[in-house]
Amino acid sequence: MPKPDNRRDEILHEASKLFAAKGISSTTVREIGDAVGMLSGSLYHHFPSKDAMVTEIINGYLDDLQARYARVAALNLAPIERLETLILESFKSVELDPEACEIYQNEYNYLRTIPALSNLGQRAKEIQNAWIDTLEEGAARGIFRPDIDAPVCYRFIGNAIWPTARWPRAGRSTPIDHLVRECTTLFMRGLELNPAPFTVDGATTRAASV
Amino acid sequence: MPKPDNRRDEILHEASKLFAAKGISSTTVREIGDAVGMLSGSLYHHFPSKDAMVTEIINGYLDDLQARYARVAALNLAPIERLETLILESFKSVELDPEACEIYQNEYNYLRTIPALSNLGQRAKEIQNAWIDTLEEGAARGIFRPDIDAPVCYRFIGNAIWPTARWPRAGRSTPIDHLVRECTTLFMRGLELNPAPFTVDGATTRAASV
DNA sequence: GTCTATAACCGGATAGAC
DNA sequence: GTCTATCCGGTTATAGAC
Repeated sequence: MPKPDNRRDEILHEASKLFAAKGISSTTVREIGDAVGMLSGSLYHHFPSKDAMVTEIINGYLDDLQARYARVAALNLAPIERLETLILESFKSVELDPEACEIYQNEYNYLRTIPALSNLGQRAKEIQNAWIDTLEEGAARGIFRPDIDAPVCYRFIGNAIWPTARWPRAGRSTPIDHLVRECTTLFMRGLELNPAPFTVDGATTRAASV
Repeated sequence: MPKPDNRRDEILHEASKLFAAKGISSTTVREIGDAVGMLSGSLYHHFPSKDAMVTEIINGYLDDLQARYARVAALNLAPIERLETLILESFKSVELDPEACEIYQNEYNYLRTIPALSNLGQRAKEIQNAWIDTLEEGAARGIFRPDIDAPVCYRFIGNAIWPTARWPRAGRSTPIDHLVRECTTLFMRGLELNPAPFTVDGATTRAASV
């Protein structure tokens, strides 16, 4: 919840910070009241329950993210550019509301139990498909390696991006363009300076056994 | 906690599953008692508090992980092999005790507040350094790209690996060697089949603006 | 080693005054 | 729109019987 301009948004903003820092169920309505300067009972004038606050925070976050992905899809970019734009927009959404992102990542299991968030699984699937479609198209067109497992690759990429919301002052101490550049280069060309030429059966691990 | 062989380990095992699935603070001692077939009061014969259970679960997990990394360090491998071995051993530790891994990832902030776990920050730093040292050595020796930001790269790699503990039946439906291979290939050579030859200033993003 | 019973407390939520 | 006062159920933890 960026830039609260009224009492209600201020409550959501403070609640976000507490939920992200301590978890939803260990944050008490009394703490939320303290943070915003009112007594817990007064919160119930603005929201019917604690879970209603959570619901608004998460819906706002997902609305923004899905709107970004819809704009990316509308550009009809080639796979490389599309993937890099998804990375960029994902980092931007993390920067816009890191607390909401963190809550979504940390407490997905709990969020699924909130009746008002029953569409969560569907929304998660839509987000996932934006990535998987791009990866699969790139592999099919010979732009990405043909041996990639698109769903698994997406999860590695997603796992890399979303938890940056937890990083100490993410996107502030480390400027967001630096993160975007590191992430993009890492996933596009990898760590090795001069990898051996790609062959279909070449993807084996060189790990030693301990 | 794999393979409980006594009542005490059984309690830890069931508690692990509940903490991982619902979070620590929303898991009640009554639920733990139910899961193990005793009343909540009886748990206190085995453990002085709920946090004491958490402490043992986390210490066991970190003991295993750090022992693995120590064995890797003792092999004195070259950067590529060392990094790939760290990846492999990390996946093995996730597979050995996914619940503990999940708790550690999900509730790091809360764990830090448990007095008996006051060394958590130090241990996290040691784990991190195993990776960063490898990345920096590889970059210095011209084996990895010279432009990598080692701490940031580590966090992307770690972020990719640890949350696999949360994946539906991680390491079961998807065999662990498949995950290791995908992860290793992804980070070593990236997604692109034929990336442009590396130049120092070439690491720019091709993302479109939405 | 487990059970019963209970202490002492804290949680979300409500009702009505101002 | 906020405060006071309170309800009630759930929470960890304890004490002592078996």
